[in-house]
Amino acid sequence: MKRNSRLSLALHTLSHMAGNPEKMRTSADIADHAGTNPVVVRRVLGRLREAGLLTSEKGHAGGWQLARAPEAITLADVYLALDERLVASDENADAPACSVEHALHKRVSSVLEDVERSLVQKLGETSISEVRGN
Amino acid sequence: MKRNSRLSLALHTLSHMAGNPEKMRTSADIADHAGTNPVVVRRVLGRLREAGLLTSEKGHAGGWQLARAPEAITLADVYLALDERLVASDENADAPACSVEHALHKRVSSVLEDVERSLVQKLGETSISEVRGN
DNA sequence: ATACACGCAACACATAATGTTACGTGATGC
DNA sequence: GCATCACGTAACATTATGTGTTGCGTGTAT
Repeated sequence: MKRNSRLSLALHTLSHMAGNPEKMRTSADIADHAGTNPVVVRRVLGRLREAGLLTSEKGHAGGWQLARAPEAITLADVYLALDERLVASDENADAPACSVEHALHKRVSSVLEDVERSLVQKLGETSISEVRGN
Repeated sequence: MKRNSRLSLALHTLSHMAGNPEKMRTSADIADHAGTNPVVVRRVLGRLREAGLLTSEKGHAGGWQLARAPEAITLADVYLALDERLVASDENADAPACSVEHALHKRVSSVLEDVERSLVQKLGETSISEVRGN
């Protein structure tokens, strides 16, 4: 796979699960579908579980399930769960000495934050069930 | 610096230049302000020149200048010049064998493309002179 | 008790971004 | 003409990040 594959993997998996929310799926099955490794799947899906989008069960009949109705899971939920922060960045960069530069830095960060918010809002308009085509 | 610093560096530099468009700036000066290396600056600014946002002059009194009025350069111009493609991704991933998966894959890509377009549109609403505060 | 599936740590590997050095080319000023 | 300055570019090291893989522990159902 390549860069930004976490969001892609999460979206594919959730959309797929939306087609049959009752079914319990193992990370091995999901990994096969996605062409990757069960551990990678658990890593990504673990974040979604922390965000309350998925539940996981150990043991014999264990696996993964949606934590709520697919209509109630938006792309923004997924994006935020993965904590990617696509456009906003370098908030922790060392502050420039020059005060003019410092002010400019804050302006740039502010604009990027605004763009990020806009992105999240756009993502919030679509649910994973819509992605699937329902 | 850290990841995604190209967009940040480009935005800072252009916004700074917008404050005095006539002034010729060397990559060494810019690198000092940005806390990076002249070669890195030339790499990033080279892309902006290819996109027609900047001009560069070699030689004794050489350096960088805006190619047009700062009001006429939007964040979308900068973003597209850098060819980053933040949200849309893995268009070149190997197509899944299962036809259902293939259809889902196209749906996901389509949604992400839509989000990307929305992002560019949002970026197009702000010019670099607005970032600076004019 | 056994099999199964997640949780997690540790490590190797690949890729990309960035920092750095070096050298070539073009333009200016003497 | 020559020295100087600044960009253009290649080459390489360094770092960061993501991904793949193995191994082992823990919990659960049969």
